[in-house]
Amino acid sequence: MSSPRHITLKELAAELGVSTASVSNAFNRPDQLSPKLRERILSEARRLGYRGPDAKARSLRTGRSRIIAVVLAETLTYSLNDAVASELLSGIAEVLDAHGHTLLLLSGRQDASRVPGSSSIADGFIVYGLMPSLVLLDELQGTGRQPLVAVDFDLEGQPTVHVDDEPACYAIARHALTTPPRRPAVINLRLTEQPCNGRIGDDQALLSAERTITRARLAGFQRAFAEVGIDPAAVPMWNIEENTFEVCAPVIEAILDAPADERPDLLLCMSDRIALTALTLAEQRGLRVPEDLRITGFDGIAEGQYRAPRLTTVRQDSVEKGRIAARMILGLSPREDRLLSTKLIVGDTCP
Amino acid sequence: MSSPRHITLKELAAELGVSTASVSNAFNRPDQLSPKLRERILSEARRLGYRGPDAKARSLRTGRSRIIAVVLAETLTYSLNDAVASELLSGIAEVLDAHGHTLLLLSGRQDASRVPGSSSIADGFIVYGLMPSLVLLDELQGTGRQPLVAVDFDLEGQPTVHVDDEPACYAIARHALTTPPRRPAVINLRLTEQPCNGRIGDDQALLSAERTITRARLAGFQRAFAEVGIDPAAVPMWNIEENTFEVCAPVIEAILDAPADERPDLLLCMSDRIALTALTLAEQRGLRVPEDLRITGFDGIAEGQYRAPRLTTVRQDSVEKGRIAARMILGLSPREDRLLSTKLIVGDTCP
DNA sequence: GGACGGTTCTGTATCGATTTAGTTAGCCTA
DNA sequence: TAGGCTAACTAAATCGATACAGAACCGTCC
Repeated sequence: MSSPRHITLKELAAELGVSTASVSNAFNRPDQLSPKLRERILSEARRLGYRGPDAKARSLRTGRSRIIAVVLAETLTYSLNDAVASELLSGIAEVLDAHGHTLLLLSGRQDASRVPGSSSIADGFIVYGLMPSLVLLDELQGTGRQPLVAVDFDLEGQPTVHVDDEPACYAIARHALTTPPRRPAVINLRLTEQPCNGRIGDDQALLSAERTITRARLAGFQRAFAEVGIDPAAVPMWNIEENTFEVCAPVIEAILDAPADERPDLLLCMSDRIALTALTLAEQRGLRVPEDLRITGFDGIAEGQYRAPRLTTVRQDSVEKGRIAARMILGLSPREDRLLSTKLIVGDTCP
Repeated sequence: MSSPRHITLKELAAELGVSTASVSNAFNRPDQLSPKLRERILSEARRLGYRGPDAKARSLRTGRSRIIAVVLAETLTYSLNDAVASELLSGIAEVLDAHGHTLLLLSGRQDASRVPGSSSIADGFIVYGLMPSLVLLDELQGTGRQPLVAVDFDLEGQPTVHVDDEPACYAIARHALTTPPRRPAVINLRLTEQPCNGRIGDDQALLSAERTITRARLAGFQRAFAEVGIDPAAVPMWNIEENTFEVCAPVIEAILDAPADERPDLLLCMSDRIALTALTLAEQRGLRVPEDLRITGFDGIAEGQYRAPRLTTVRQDSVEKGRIAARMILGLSPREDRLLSTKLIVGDTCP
């Protein structure tokens, strides 16, 4: 099949003997020309296989592409398999879709120079999670041309969408501590400055407080411990670098395989993924949950609620977070910080 | 802070007293100018806050955007929460990332006119699953300008990436039928012409065979039934429209809540999501799996393997499917049909 | 009949880069 | 010293549209 060669708006105009302006208007502003001419143009376009104005040229000329970029702190592969990130993306996609925009996925892990470069094409950026390269953030902010919204971390001078991590973690810890644990433990998610999967020793530096939600979550736990008379510093802590079964499993196995008199009987986990991994591995070892081991999570992902026993956790509405960020970036709602509230879900793993 | 006004390559060139060509070359072809001049240009660019060539203009001029669009048959919200689609996207993202491309997400559910229009910006399309609107497909193919790869369905004249659905389903059904079931049943995924969640009656039209993988899967099951002397037409079938817990649950509840002497003792499900929903609901009802009810799935998603009992299923490597499609679209491997093989996973739900 | 207002249509500058063909400068060689 | 080559740089056309200012047309009203 001989491809009928690519036709442009200009050629179509020439073919019809009208100006390019009219052809453009036929596609973009029906009110600017007579219905008769418009119909003639559109039908000739169909006949010649002209698909409408070229998006590349249009976006150059108008300055807008109807593309919003989401920059994810982790690799795309990781993010796409993470329930929380997926929910966020769902919420974003829902709003963008409804307003005729599309979604460009970028990872903060890729070559920092590429992100701002290759994507000055986007009309705006939603940045999710603290980027490993702060340079990248500077670049993104520096352009100053496209709006930017931060999700789940603070970014000077830009609006942020978060949840109330500290109070939420305080609340779930308080709930868990109403039954005094003999040996509580905390499993953090990306708390340390240097990557670490395992026990957090005294020698490990923690991330600076203002840059991450992890610190806020831990602070909530610790406030609750202090309040019931447990020295927060005495509670053993572990760290997980990546919120996946594969990474969590060995750490949790090490915890559960400790002698019974050293094994924790309460695990406060910073994500449902961690908590569910703990639950699965505990069950495999014949430990009874919650009798032998109580477990709490964070996030409220579906997987934890549609199983037995149901996970005790804090529900954060990541879909809504995405919707809000998307509306802000589209200018449908004011660009200002938003703090969403969370909800304690008392399931079966820590009644 | 007074935004220092947006600067262009041309202005930068004027500022430096060199030609725009040299500035362009400084960014794109270091070998075309002296290191000295290049350094002068780059440092001046830094000083003035010039972030490199504008992506919109560059893509117009060069005709390439380094963006690959993935068109998903379902809504983005749905696809992002579906483990199989997410895996596919992971594989695609992995390859695109490695080759400096980015990923634009489009849904075949949105206004058909918008997809080809708003995204003639993409350098290529990966289309996943049969679009509800065939018009859209025609449009996409019609452009003829950008390459297109189909995943999980056949598209005339375009390369396709699939798995061997029929043999795979034949194999798992044969495995399941080695223990003769008293009352086998099949739960299909999107098999009917008209949307339907529930029992498939004789009155319902099935999708035409060449347009969907569902028919191939069913054919595999049926071949196995026939081979062991069970009349395929006598096996009750249900249909599920959307691969989510929420949609599956009521259908499966209806199946499980039937009187014990009518309740199936073997469920062949067309996805792991369906199978896992059945498993959860069966457990809630105190049914023993596999003693009272045997269940098989399809896909091999992680969730089915990291739980007890482990799901008996067919593993298809969706990540690899994504990688292959992405390589094809980037021209890294030949544009030709690819059939991936699957693997029977004998878990605990149907030993 | 001419001024006026409104609609419809056109000519052309412009968006911000890339790229080809061509110029200039500098060096080597015979 | 002229001729030839290469390296370094530039001028200008081009990618495919949009949008402004203005031209042409048409009917109306005084």
